[in-house]
Amino acid sequence: MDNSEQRINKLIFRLRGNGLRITPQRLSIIKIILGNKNHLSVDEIFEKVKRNFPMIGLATVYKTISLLKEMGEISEINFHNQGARYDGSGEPPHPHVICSMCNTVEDLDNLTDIGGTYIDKFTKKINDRTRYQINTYRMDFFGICPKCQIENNQ
Amino acid sequence: MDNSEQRINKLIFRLRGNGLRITPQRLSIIKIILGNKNHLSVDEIFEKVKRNFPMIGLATVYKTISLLKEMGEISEINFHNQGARYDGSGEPPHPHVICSMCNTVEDLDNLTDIGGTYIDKFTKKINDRTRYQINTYRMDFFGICPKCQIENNQ
DNA sequence: CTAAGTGCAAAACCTTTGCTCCCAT
DNA sequence: ATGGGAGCAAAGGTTTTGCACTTAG
Repeated sequence: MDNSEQRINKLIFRLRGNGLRITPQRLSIIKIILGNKNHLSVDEIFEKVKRNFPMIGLATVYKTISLLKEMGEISEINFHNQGARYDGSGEPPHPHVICSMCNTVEDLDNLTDIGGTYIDKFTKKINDRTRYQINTYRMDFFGICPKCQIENNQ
Repeated sequence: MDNSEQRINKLIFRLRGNGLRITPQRLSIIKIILGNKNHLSVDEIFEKVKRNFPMIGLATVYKTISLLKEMGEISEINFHNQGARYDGSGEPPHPHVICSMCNTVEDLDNLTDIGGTYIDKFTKKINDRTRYQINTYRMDFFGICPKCQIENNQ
């Protein structure tokens, strides 16, 4: 049983515990988002579920995403004038690198020596100085990915 | 002549240089955004311009914002399911603190000992490791501002 | 003069909502 | 059997677009 399968089982338990139902559609959406390394857009999720449930409606996808957000299972990455993307890794917030040409989103959790602990300290300092109660952050670096650099001779 | 007045004059020069015109509406929008410490929403900008130009249309505001973005004079802060806000400070990108209740956006440039140079180093490291050409970033910390904490007894 | 900009309305998106029928529990 | 969920369509909010008229240069 891999990691994501474990998470999914726990999630099913949590859902049932709250009187929520595990419909085939819902389960499919959950598996798609939690089992995916990429940061999918609503449309990409929609297209993937459609393979199993050709009749599924966008609203169902949105409702399930909403639910997963509320339960803290996924996090949202917002762009200007573009649909949101979702990170189903289940990890705490972490920096992303985003390609401005193809909109790929990559995680940066491997840079632990510069991320991780440092960001915690940073957050704490901000708490102290601004008197805000900081509870989350987003940290996204924008640029051109290697692939797009080559394709555009940059 | 204060700082923002200087910036506006330079901008007017740049615009004229590109065959673009300085209409009263455009100038008003520019002054509102560049001369404002806050991070205004499109609607706030719209309302402010209306004081001088009651007949102005939202499209004009959007078109001017678009122009200023392209010229790199302002930067955009995006939210989920909410209009964007604009930072007309003309400063390089910097971290923000955002209240999740009232959506106020505050700059964090004063925390130079933890921001500034560090972020440059961070960016450089990301360039090296990911082979991306990073050219900008966003770094936003979300939480509850002191005012909202009081108003909600938190 | 004349091309660029304005204002208006319509369109384009993304996301949410309402509602009826259906099905997981 | 019963309340939560699916699917559909309509509505909502933000941003863009098209176009005739106006105006800065």
